[in-house]
Amino acid sequence: MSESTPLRSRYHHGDLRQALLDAGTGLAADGGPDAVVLREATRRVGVSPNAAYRHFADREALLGAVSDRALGMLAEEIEREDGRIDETLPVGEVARARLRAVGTAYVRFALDHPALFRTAFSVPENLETSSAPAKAGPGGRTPLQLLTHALDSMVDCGIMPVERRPQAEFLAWSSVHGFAMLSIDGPLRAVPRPAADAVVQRVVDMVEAGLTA
Amino acid sequence: MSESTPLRSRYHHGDLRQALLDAGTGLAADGGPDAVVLREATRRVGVSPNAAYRHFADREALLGAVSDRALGMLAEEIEREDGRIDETLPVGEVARARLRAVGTAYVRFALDHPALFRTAFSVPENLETSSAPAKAGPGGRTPLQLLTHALDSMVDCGIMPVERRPQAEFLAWSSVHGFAMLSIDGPLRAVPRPAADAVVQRVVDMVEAGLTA
DNA sequence: TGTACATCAGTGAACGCGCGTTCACTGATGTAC
DNA sequence: TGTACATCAGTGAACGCGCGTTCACTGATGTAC
Repeated sequence: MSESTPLRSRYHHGDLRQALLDAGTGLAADGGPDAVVLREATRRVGVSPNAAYRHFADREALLGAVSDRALGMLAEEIEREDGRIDETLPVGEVARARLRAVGTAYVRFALDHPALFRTAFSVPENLETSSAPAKAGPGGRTPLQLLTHALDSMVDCGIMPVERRPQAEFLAWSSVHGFAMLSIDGPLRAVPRPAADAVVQRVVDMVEAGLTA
Repeated sequence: MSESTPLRSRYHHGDLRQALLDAGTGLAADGGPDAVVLREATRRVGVSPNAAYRHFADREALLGAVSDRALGMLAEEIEREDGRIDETLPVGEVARARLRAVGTAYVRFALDHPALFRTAFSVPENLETSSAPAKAGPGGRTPLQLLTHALDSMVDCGIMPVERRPQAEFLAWSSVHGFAMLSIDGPLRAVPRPAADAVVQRVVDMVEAGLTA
């Protein structure tokens, strides 16, 4: 912000790509996808606007990278929740908990970081790109892959009938994603957090019931 | 488009507000909320840019009106599906069919008019504004009110336990809304229509099972 | 160890764009008498 | 039925804005010899 303190001393930045990505992520966290403005990102890093073109083809490429990173952060939130599961429980319980962890962490991330969540889903995707490594968390899995893993383990331990497995990702994902969307910008926007958390549990219950026998 | 044919002969337009709303809706249908550009709407109507300010406070007001209308169109789609229900069936079956009609028509509208659907949900809402008359279809009900009605009739005829009724709107809505979102811009984007329709049915099945006993 | 030079990463100035919005204005309309 | 006039609905020209992007350029770096 202050022009008196240069943000950078050396002529060469060192890792400008990463710095622009950080700045872009900050912009997205404050104002969503539209706030990811190339010039503003360079300004924050203390570099001339066109320097960005050494590292990103254009504004869209920067936004894409920010979106990927937001999905990675979402994956990280899920991984964290997943890590809290007591693995000594019966396998069936662990599998159930895994599914619930995905749903709970997903919505929590959306409510905690609404603009970032919106940015994560502002770039059109498809099934292949949803598994791209750039969208993974520290554990190396994307949100979709974490969900797939949870469902697979439900089938493995026998609490989910095999014939329901195909496309089950989208039944689960739809419910949780929709709830997040309605809570962020939709009619549930003004609902206080504890009430929202309670409804999330019911959404997850419904999904679990719908997928198990 | 062609400048040789004036879109309007009289100095006074007659119903410029309506005309701008029509034009804005056309823009939204093609390009989503960002495409609702005030100048372009006036251009299409054949009027000077500032004429719009007689009828809308600013660009945001126009977008809000377009969004309301899109929700009204969504309501209309639901009403239409609702009208196809065979009322001579047992009340329980009618109630079930009503809920399914809401979900099916909701997603169909989203898939048929993705940009319009996106526009409908681009303006932040809350529970009160979701029942505003401007968002209603020809039948006078907003999408939320139609859903509420369906759920109420499920309770009335006894197929849904009263204790599950509170907040049930959001369980149902979340699933269907999420599916629509994932199908439009998300990972399900490339899924062919028949496959998508099949998954919608399973989403609706899941919701129905989750709400009934 | 020193130096020439190719390569890479940045700068500075400028561009066109199309938007939303405001200003002071004029043409059309309808109502009072 | 005719006319004066207030009111409403449009016009025309202009504004500033900040963006993304391109151009020709220079400073720093590292490698070959």
